[in-house]
Amino acid sequence: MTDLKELSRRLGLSMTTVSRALNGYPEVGAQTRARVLKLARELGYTPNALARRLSSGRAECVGFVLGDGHRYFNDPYFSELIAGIGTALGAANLDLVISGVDCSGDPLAPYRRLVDGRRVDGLILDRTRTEDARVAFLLSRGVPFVTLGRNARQNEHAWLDVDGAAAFEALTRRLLAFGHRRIGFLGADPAYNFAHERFAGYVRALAAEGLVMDPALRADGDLTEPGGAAAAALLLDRRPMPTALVCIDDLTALGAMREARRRGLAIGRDVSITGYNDLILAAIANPRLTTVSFPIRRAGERLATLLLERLRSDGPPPTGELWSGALVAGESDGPCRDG
Amino acid sequence: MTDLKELSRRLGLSMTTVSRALNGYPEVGAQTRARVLKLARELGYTPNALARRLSSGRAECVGFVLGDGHRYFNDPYFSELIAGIGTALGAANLDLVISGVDCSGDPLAPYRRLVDGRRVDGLILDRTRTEDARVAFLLSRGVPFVTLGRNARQNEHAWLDVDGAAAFEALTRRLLAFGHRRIGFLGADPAYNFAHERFAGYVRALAAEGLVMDPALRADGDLTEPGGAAAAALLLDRRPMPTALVCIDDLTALGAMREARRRGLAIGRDVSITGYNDLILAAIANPRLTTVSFPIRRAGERLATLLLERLRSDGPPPTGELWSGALVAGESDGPCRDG
DNA sequence: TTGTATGCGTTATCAT
DNA sequence: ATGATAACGCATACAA
Repeated sequence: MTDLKELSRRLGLSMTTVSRALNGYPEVGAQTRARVLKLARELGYTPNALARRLSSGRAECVGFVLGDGHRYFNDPYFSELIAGIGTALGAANLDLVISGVDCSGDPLAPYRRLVDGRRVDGLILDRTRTEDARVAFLLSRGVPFVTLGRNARQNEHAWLDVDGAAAFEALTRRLLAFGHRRIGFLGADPAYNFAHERFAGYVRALAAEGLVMDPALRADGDLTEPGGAAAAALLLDRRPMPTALVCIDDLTALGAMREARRRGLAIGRDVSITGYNDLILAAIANPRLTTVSFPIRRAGERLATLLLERLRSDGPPPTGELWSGALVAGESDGPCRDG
Repeated sequence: MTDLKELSRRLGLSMTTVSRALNGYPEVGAQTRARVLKLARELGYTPNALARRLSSGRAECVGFVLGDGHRYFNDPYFSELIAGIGTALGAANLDLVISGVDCSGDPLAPYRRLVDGRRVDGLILDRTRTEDARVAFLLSRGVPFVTLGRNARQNEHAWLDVDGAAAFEALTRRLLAFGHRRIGFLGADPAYNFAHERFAGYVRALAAEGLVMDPALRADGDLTEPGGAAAAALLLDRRPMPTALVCIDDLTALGAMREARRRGLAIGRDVSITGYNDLILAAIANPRLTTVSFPIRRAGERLATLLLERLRSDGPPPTGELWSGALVAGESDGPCRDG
């Protein structure tokens, strides 16, 4: 393989000059640069990324750690996110490094590996918890990172989030307008900031109508379809039965739909169900799911862009960005038919 | 950050010995090793992966290129695959590098970048075409790789595949046993080897029953839900209408279900529909989709393992592995109710 | 069992 | 505008 040394030897130039010509430094003479570029192309020269990385001290990689548990990956939204991130990073000639979870029991282990081994220049975090150990770790290490989702220390780093509280307030208001009064909440571990936010939006909408949240009408799933079905089973056993279920995400909602159907309940008539987050699943569902969508792929691209900014400049302080979701009406909810 | 030099200085040992102790070389004395390991732990020493990579000439990374077009990523099976690969690689301390498609128009560009830049030690290819330019390129470069899916040159590399022909033969036989005689095929670009294989299985089952494939009953989608709906629309316009549709995958089948439903056809009664590949989607579908599943996550792990073997040894020649899918009966198909 | 010396292929510093 | 030379941090062939 042809390297800088061979290139410079053939050209009768120093490696320094060749390197500068290749990397577009301004002080190189025009015809010198032309000669260098020509030969480099002819010989099919490609710089050795490993050497460049060691020399420059930059890994040219961004890390993303796969979430805990298998279930996570069942969510199609993950692939969209990755695709968006990968696209934007590729344009900057950065690679995306996906690290699996560690089985050692220490949830921070993959982050330590990535950061301490200098395998990545920065990271993208997903599904932040309100108190997020990863955030604390990365802040302590001074590593650039961006999160999808807010957390208690969000003012110390760049983040992007969708306003889940507003979205769930809108969904709940829609159900209230349909006449529902016993509206269940199918949530997730409230340690997740998004779960907390969405619940807050639901409570807010109820409060605006003078209703108080009934703790018996809340059940938390695990963000999977079976988890949604199980949590729905709990709530549908309550008497009087809730006439509507607001679900933390679409996968959960699909599970709830399955459980409702199993009980012979007509979805959108006997019980209303809403989801969140995933246009694909919602569109595929039968009946089509009322949900809130946002451009997850573009969010991935934006996250990568935000991180690139952190990597490049040491300029302005990091900022947060709150996007709005769009309520997409389906046929999974409708007027309350209950006394 | 503490590096090998500092470690050796503090210990009064050479960098060589420290390195050897850390990397488990047998010639290091027991108490020497203990001292080294102890201090390394105390100081939180982590080797600089960038330096190790340059020095060893190994990138410690495996590459995976995101497929062309957005649609690809809508398929949840992708996330499962990645999760499986990532898990197995992580155990070997290798990173998974995800590279986005290049917009330059050259489909090989991302592969060139990864390989020529020595960014990866090996690659995993997905969705091979019968004549696959990526395979030809990697073979010419002598880079270790594994494919999910077979191709014309499969005897020259390691691969893993699911027997799509057998699976589609089984699905089609099931429909034939239900009394269906006009069975449509919702396919995909036959340049994909899997599309070709699955179609062959379908034809084989028909032939075994003395039927010949009617070209008017084949339409190719693009492996998306809308693509499936569009292709289904074509076939459902045929007269006499096919009474069953064998679909290339579950996403396509879901699209076909939507189109059938739109026309007022009862799925599983007026028209039978089968899918392939994705347990999650099939289970979510209403009615539940008859499909063929295989453990995609385990396939990812196995692919990684196969690649690791290629990376380590220069021993036995690469082999192929053909897995069988499992037919999962749902309610999306049933007895033919037509003449 | 331990140490010395060199190489890995670039980028960066400092001259010229 | 160009070049000589020194890092970058580790691995390893060769010596002792």
